Amino acid sequence: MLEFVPQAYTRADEAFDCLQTAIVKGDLTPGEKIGEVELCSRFHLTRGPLREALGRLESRGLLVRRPHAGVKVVSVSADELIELYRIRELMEGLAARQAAERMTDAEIAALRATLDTHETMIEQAQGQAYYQAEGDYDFHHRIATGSRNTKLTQMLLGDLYYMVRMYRYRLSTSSGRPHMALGEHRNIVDAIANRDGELAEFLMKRHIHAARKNIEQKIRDGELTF
Amino acid sequence: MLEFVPQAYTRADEAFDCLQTAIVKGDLTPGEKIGEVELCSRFHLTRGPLREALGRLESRGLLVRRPHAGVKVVSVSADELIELYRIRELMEGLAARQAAERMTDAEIAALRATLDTHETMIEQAQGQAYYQAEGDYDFHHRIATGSRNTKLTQMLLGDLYYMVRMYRYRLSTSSGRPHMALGEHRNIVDAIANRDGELAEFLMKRHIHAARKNIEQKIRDGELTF
DNA sequence: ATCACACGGATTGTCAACAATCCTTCAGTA
DNA sequence: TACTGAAGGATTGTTGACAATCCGTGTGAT
Repeated sequence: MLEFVPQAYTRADEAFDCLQTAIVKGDLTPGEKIGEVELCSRFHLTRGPLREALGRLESRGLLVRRPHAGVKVVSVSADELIELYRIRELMEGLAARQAAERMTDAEIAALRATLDTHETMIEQAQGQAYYQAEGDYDFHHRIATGSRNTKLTQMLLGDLYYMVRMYRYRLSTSSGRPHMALGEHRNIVDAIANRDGELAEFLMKRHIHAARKNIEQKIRDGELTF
Repeated sequence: MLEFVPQAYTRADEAFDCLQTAIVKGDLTPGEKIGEVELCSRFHLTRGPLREALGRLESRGLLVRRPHAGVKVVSVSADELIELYRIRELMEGLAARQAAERMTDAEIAALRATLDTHETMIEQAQGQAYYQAEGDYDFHHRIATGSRNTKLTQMLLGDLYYMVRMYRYRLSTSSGRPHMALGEHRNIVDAIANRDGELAEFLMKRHIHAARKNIEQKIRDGELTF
């Protein structure tokens, strides 16, 4: 029956999720030195599972750890954000190409459905924040998994997206171009539906390239502060 | 005076390194279920640090872990190896471009020096194995760090290279084209030295593309078994 | 004979105390 | 007054024991 099993959720997993969302949402500010005991009391955990979670988060680059000195959330810079988008441009381009070759029709239909949801969200004005925060993430998430490329999916979902979401919360960047982004998304889905991998890759790369240019402009205008 | 400090090596780090090299070198065969206590006695560790290391290795994709069931080394497939090279092609291309823009002259000189070392190794025939095993890794390693792109470096050194090295040991693949690879390496360094990022990217992508084609051919010929 | 279920052993997950290391503070001296 | 050094406190790293969960075996019923 292929039912989704919650897969024995351990305390360490819980700790990992808690810390991750806390970092992403900015509850833990970058550079802030944080003690293990404080984290324990804050999230109602014990130090064992917490330390295991810290290890995982460190190897994912969300926090840095100096032996016997403590842990702190990674400090972020404008340059690193730009570099991140350069990487995204390449990897998501590849993901789009392979998704066009490998996604099932059902997955493509589901992808279209999410875009419809986004559209109504945007039309209802209040949706802009939602769109930028989670809707866009959902779209890219589906394409990444649709690529059937294990390592690529792992890197996008496990590394890059958390970073991107962290920056988004930090910079409170409603990137300001939801309508345009939605149109670009639709074109990408069309290319995937037509099984045109080359075009899908091109459009995806241009999509992320545009997003990067948008951010660079905002940085120059001083709209984004770090 | 900017001295390199060995940075307080903890037991968990030790465990991480031990396990990592064991996995990479094939001492731990893929799919093999491994108990924590056995690992402890084998590497003279206690379970605490070991578990922390296991967590890190899991999030890097070198092993999989099912709660209460145990850990096992990732099983590798031919397809996944190919996918890995697709990703490398893009990311190392970017690394080469940025390295051309940002490497210091001293770093470039050092890069050339390593190539000279490789050449003498190859000429002394016995060096083929060395070249493929570590020399090639060294070359790509230097370019990755030379890119000054934090996340890119992190992903290449922390994820992809370990995977590639693991496959190499597993498949005992002296990719069989050391001379050709050395020539390609020299061309890449020349492009970097000329600060021609575009060319460096092109050459690096072609270099890795060729390596992938070489592997695909061997798989077709049945020279590589999984 | 095959399947279902339960029990026991073994393994993993968790906890709290102990040891090792670092950072801060506070003298003391130039 | 500024700097060096050491001692104390606090925090992290580690350990071994305890609890929770899973896998294999064996028994019973269909």
